[in-house]
Amino acid sequence: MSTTEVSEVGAAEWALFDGFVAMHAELARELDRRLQRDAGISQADYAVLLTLFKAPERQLRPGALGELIGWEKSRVSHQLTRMVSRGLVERIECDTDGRGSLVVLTRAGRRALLGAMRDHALAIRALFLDLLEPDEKQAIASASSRVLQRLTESRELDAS
Amino acid sequence: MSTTEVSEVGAAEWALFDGFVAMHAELARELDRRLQRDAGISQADYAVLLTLFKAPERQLRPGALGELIGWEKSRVSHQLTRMVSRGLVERIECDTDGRGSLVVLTRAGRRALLGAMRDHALAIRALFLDLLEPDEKQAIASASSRVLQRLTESRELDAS
DNA sequence: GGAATGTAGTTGACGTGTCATCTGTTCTGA
DNA sequence: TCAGAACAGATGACACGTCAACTACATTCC
Repeated sequence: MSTTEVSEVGAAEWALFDGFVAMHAELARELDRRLQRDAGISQADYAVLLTLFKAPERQLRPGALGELIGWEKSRVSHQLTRMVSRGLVERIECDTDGRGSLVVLTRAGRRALLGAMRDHALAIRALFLDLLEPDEKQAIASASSRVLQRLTESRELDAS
Repeated sequence: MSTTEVSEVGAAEWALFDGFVAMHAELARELDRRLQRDAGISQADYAVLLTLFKAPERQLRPGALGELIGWEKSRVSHQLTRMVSRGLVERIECDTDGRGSLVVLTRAGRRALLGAMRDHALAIRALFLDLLEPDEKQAIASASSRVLQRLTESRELDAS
């Protein structure tokens, strides 16, 4: 019986993982689609615009931006290049550091963000938050932070 | 006080969503990195190889493959093109349908998959499954299927 | 002050994902 | 039987992400 039990436990766990991954994929796809349809921007655009909007002076160094969103520098750089070409943000010179630049929202970027925020928040509620029971929210929150913690440790271990 | 309560509840929920998204992103990145390092393939490659491997005759129509993995046809097609160029799979003619083709594993594809399976499973255990309490597993499983369900309904509604 | 070193950011190559469109086959029904 | 609809898949254009260089400014320390 132990064999059966073990493999059944195993099967349930793989199903859990697959379901979790599939759920995230579909959710992200749908949120992206709606954001694109309603406001003409992507989730990546949204993250950058929102982070800039919340920043003290509505402007950030690329490095700080990456830090806040959790992206590596080259991803930030590529994303900014695309957003500049779409007119959502601008790169300006940085007074205090000759290497760096400052990223600022354009009027169009600000408008796109404001147009997106309400719908995006509603979509996240309707497709995710409102479907969770309180204990599920608790479980997901604590599981997320534990897994994230583990990943960070594992990364630091690798780097050493 | 209700304002405070509402906004606090709101804040906790956004933190939950952000944490969940960040956790998934980091987890997927790390699994990808390890798969790439240990077996020289991506998660996308892995999904295709495994699905082919599990198929009755070790071969599938692109459409059926997409169905099983949950990908749309153009994604399948692009992925297959890349995998063919890397020698992991082959496209052969389909006898029974002049439009279609059949995808089969190459020897290299089979070897890559077998080399990847153990490490990949261990990584998923170590970075995810083993970190979850039983009740968290239960919560994530039921939440995933409920959200997925909702997304499917929403898609069908859109299509109509 | 000047060589070594670190840091901020960009770039190119490549793999991945989506949408719209196109080609060619199969099916269907008058 | 044959015109048109449905279907299987491929393709091009473009957005996104990662890794490995690379540029150029800033620091440090002799």
